[in-house]
Amino acid sequence: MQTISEKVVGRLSRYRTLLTEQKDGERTHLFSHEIAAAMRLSDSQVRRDLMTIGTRGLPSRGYEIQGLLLDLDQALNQTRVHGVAVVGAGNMGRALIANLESTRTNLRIKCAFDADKSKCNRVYSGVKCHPMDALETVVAQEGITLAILCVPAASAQALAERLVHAGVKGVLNFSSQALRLPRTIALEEIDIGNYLAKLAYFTIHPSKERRNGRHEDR
Amino acid sequence: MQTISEKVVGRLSRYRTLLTEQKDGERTHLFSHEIAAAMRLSDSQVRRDLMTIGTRGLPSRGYEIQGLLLDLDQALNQTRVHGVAVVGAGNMGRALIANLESTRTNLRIKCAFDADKSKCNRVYSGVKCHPMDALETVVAQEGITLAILCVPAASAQALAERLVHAGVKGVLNFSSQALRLPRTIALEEIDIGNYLAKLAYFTIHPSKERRNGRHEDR
DNA sequence: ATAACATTGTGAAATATTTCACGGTCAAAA
DNA sequence: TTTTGACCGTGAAATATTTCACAATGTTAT
Repeated sequence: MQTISEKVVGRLSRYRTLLTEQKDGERTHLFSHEIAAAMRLSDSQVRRDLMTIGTRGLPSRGYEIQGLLLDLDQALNQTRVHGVAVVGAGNMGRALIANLESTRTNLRIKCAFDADKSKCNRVYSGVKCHPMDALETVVAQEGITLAILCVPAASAQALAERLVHAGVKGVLNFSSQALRLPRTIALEEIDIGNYLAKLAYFTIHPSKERRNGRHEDR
Repeated sequence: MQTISEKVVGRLSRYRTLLTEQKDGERTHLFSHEIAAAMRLSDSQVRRDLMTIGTRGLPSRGYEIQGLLLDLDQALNQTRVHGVAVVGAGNMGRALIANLESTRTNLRIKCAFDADKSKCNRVYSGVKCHPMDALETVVAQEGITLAILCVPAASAQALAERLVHAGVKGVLNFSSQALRLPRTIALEEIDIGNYLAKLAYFTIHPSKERRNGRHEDR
């Protein structure tokens, strides 16, 4: 199977979220322009994306929600299960644990870690918090492949390296410290300051108007 | 001045973060390939980006950190000050307030809001939490232009609309509910599930062109 | 049954983004 | 002073992504 570009994967994942929200509504189908409007995209882009994963819709009906969800799951490898560890159980870490009771059945938060002894061996939203010393052992035991890093900037790089050494294949970095990791490790940096800076910029320089909705043929 | 593309703005903002971290080191200059390596980009891309904001480097010296920071600030409108409100003072909201002691002098968290009366009129990390009823009044009074939304999915859309109505121009959405807002409002969605899904995908399908793993939407 | 019509699927065109590649420049070494 | 070499700036080429545009097709109204 061909590998899908990062941009498309990101959108597919968001389609999935959108459909899950719709799932129990009265609609069984959605049109490309409806999905597009909800996500600030063009209808042709939605159709193109769904084309790349081989989903088919019907004229005058659109795309069947259940079937589309199945195709998305397959394309995104929602079938393979990933163990996730939350490293750092401060406010941020605990919030993530609590919020990620996800619709994604392939992502499972298995454990948390914290350097603060008073947080260790407690259970937050059903997830046990281990001492940082136990990182290597527990990661191996639980078969963790993904880690969410939300620790102070100063300890982020060292912990990331320990995680990679322990076998983690992907890191979601919430600390404000940018990480340097081998190219083979998938890495996503979420720096709130950067997001706000982008917002601030586009608040002043309106971004290009997107052509949405329906187009007239001919 | 020409408007810069979203992708470039995102990278400029990250250059800025990187430089700020370096600021008090012994280096006064950085080479394009050093910046590139730290961010998983190519050196020519860094040079191209800096070219678009008119910064000049010197052969055998690179880019002067202080000067570059100034140029970045100018390009990103770091001169205009934005008031930021955090809506929802749960674990996530409080973590964001605490972590955003930013190097960005133009972003200032002015206030927080929460529906829970027990959180109201308390001060978290120097930021006062107001009752949700006061949203319109305080947003107007403080001249808030950006909002960070971290409330339960169920109330996200309604609150976002209230914020926009009260005059907010940009929304950073942490709730897992995708928002529908007018095109004129800048909007960034941060859905942790989506990020993890992307990580999971690229853990399995390594991609050559994936030098940067960044928040590129749309 | 048929017409009218909105919507899909998709080559092809248009844009946008990234990389290449090389002349010009600065600093340090000879 | 001259040479050497690493690095910058940038037009042009290469890629990647998005949009256009329209034939094909399922649905609904008549």
